[in-house]
Amino acid sequence: MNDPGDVPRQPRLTRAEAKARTREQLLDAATRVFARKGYAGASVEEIAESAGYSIGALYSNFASKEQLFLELMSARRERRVNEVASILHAGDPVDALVALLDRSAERDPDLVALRAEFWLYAVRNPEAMDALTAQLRRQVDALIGIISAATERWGTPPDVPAAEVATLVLAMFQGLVRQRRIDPDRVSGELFGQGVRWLFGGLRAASGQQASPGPE
Amino acid sequence: MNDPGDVPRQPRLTRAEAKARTREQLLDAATRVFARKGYAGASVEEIAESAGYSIGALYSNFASKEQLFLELMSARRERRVNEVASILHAGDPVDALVALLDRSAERDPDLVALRAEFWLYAVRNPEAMDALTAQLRRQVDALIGIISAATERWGTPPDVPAAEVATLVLAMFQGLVRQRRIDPDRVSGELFGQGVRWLFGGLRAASGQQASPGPE
DNA sequence: GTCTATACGGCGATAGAC
DNA sequence: GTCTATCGCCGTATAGAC
Repeated sequence: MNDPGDVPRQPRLTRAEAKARTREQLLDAATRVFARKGYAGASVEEIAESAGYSIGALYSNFASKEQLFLELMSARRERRVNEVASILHAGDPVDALVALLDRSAERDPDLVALRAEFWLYAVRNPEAMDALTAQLRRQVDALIGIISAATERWGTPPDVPAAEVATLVLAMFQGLVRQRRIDPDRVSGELFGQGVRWLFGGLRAASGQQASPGPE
Repeated sequence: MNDPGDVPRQPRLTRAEAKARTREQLLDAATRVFARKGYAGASVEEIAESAGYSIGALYSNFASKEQLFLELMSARRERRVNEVASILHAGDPVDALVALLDRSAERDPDLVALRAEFWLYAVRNPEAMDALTAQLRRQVDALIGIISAATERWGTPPDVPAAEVATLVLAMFQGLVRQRRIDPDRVSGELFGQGVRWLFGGLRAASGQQASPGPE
């Protein structure tokens, strides 16, 4: 009726879809290059080439190197979560906690470097700090949920502020991840679990209650 | 006898001393600039100017920007330590521990950024990792001394490996320092002390021994 | 020993062809 | 929408004057 000739009615990708796909590929490439070279050390040329495009394509999708970096750092946060519920149904809550954080660290080895890079960027460019604060709070909130569920099941009374415990657990984890890159032999894979167990043990003791020690 | 005329016998600074002084000033300036701009983002021009010298003076004292950075990172580690003994004579060992680490973090706000910068550099340039490993081990060893002294006095039996505890304490501290830059309101100054106390409490509980709970 | 001047390359960003 | 070509700037590092 409305389209004579051999023009395909449904191209595989519309122009908008093609552009969105290019954007995604550029973001993926930028993730790798920024992680490997750092924000200042990375060049837009290497990012574009690594994605299989030209510099012009990059600038047609992002206003500047800085905006590409910022978009990347706020886009990536959406990628995980929601495996929390399933992991909690397992046995030892501490094991579940360890597994959760370990998984997020191992999923992409570059992610730790990228996080350090963004921390430095935000420290030096305070206008970007809000985004990082939001990410941290999201992480801590997720841990609060897990930890309060775990302590409830475990018998630790709820008079210990879960937010503080979550902050401590996250700090310990992040510190260990960085130390492991420096001295792998002295940071065993089980040390984090050990630390969490000790911390929770101290929690129960401080609460003046002798609950069941839980499985171990 | 050996020097006629008006040549000063003892110039305030010999040439070697003057050069050493210039080196020190350049290293100090480099510390500030690298911390503020990052390794890749810092320029040798800004470093030289910040020290009150020219680019030529910088290259007369250091072979390259990279060598300046590496020398800086291995030179700075010598600057503290040796206040450990005095601090241990105080009352609560945990308070002493907290004070020790807090002091090293507050002495120079730039130091935390510089550490992150060096961590990233070493991750990306493995030939520099050895220096970082040595620094970390030094830190952990110092903590082992303090912690074993504290636990002995406190009644925790020595069957818990002090190295693991020291690693955990340091990880928790470093994680909290970084989190505090992101969200100061949720990382109080006392949280680290609280965490250490909980951790030690769990240690005592895990040792199957009910020692005196210590002061608090 | 330090400074000034400069060589040389690489970078971010833009313009115009297709 | 993407590519090629290029502009303009700033970077590291060097050479030679003083």
